Amino acid sequence: MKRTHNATELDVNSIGQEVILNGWVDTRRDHGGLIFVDLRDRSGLVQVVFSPEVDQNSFHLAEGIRSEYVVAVKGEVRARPAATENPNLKTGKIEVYAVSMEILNKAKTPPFYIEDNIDVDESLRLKYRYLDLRRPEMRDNLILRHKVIKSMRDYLDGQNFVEIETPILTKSSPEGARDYLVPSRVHPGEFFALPQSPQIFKQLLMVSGLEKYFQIARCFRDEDLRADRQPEFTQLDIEMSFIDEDDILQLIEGMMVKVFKDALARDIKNPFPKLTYDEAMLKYGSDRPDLRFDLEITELTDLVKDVEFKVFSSAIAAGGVVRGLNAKTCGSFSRKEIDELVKIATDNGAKGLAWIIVAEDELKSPIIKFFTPEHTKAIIEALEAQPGDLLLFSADNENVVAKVLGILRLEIAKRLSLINEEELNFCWLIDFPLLEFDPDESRFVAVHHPFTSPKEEDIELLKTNPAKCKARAYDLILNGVEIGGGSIRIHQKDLQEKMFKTLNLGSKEIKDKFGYMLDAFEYGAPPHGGVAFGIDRLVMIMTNRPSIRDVIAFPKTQNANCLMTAAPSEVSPKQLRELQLRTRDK
RNA sequence: GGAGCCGUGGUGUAGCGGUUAACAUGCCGGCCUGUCACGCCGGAGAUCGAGGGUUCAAAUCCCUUCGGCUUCGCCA
Repeated sequence: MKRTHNATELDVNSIGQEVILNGWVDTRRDHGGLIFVDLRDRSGLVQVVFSPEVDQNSFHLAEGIRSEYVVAVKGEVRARPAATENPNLKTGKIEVYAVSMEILNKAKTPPFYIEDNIDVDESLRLKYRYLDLRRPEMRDNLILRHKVIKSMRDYLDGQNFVEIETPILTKSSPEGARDYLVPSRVHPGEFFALPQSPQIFKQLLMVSGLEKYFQIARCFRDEDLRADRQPEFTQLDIEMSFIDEDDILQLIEGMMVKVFKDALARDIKNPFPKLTYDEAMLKYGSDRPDLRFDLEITELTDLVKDVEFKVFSSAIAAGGVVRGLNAKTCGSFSRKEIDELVKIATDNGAKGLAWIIVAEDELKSPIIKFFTPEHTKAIIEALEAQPGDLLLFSADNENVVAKVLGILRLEIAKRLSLINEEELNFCWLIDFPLLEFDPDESRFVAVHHPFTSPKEEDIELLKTNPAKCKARAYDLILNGVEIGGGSIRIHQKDLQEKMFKTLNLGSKEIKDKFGYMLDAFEYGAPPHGGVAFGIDRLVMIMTNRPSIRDVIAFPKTQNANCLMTAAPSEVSPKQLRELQLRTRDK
């Protein structure tokens, strides 16, 4: 009995037709003389009625079926009797009267309910992921993901891009995340690395003259996991030649408009606003600011540089800054709530958190006694404080202050429910620094990656003041999540070599690790640039999920295990021998 | 590597030194011809994540360990 229809294809227009459905028993309601079964397939549910008056055989079979049995049902579509329609069901106006049924397979009772909004330990869902994915919301997440990717492919194909695959077995590179390594059997003692991104390959495709490349690329990074980080994840990887920043930004905005239209039927406005890195760090304390709410951070350094309060003055004397955040209406916070904010601050690297409650006719604060009335007045004015507000202050080096107040800004927004979950707020972050100093390695490291071009006018700074050098890089931020980023690349050998040297890579290492790229740049490398999107994160936002695990079919746990397959696992001595590998005793 | 939360019938919870380990749901059986969270009656199902300790007595207190989640570090 092969299906003639999907469950939800049936509606009042199908009344009178004989149809065959294939699917799973969702629920069965046995009334003794009449049995109702909700039949589920990928499309949804339809009610099947088993009546002995219609068919004795299938009625008796239906007495024995259970949840998740796989069945084929032939039956007649009828209108439901008056007052028995179910408005909650897409097919609620009709039902199928079974004239015959075949049980295609039995099923054990599943370990959790096959329905939306279940509350079970995630480890159970991951162990039985194939059952978890039967749940409509998970199925819909995967279908939405498919639509997003298809929309991207269609868009880029329409813009004359060529989809090209690059190697999964590739070369380990020194910069960036920890590599996943694959031992080479043919070359004992040598290893491939799985790509952290197809970065160099896509640039070389530009040297090859492909001009417009994209790929739905799996990337691998052996770092610790988070709700939005898996060791393998999927990027939409794009690279183009003979373009500048604006070409890419426009291309991507057009793509986002199409993707949201195709996948969610939502219209988004463009152009997206642009924010410089410096401005974002100052006002929002983050390089991925959530702009769905205001709560801007205020610079107070000049204003408070000669106050008596040691915490402020010594931070400033040490080259740091003092900034404030007006948590509007939070003056009613209890001491406990304020202490929680202080803990968040210290957990994120602050030494403490100063605060002032602005009451109707007084200021409550442990620090106010250190301020002159003039200072107090100036602070109140700078933060536009009103009675009922809570003012938070952080004093430290610039990075710590920005981070701490940025996190508190998000925390306050959460507590005050300032975030409209329906909103889609895109912005571009531009003018990133090219490099930052890594005190652990006591050298500069690339903020984006070492192939990012410095701004033309800043190239000289590479020698004199690398920290001040800006990059031709841009990130796309959606609701406070970095969903994509890219840059105009270096395409000249000399500049690329200079960049590597600024990163303190030795000549030999440069030659060993990147020699092939530098060689390529000597054979007519066009100016080029590109961008990459985190598809998992984008789909996570589109589906309103708290974790990318919910939009990946078979994700890993926080321990980087697959609970379903029990990977990773030991391998046989034979396999190790062939690879000339020996594991150390535990 | 650090911090926090969680772990009790299949599932979700309650119990927090002495209980016959409770409740809901699911499961099994019976009844039921208009349900859709079907209803009613009955039943089975737990060595309380694992190991050790304290105690006359441990699901409950302590230690260790395992697993899941969140997070800091890490993630060009």
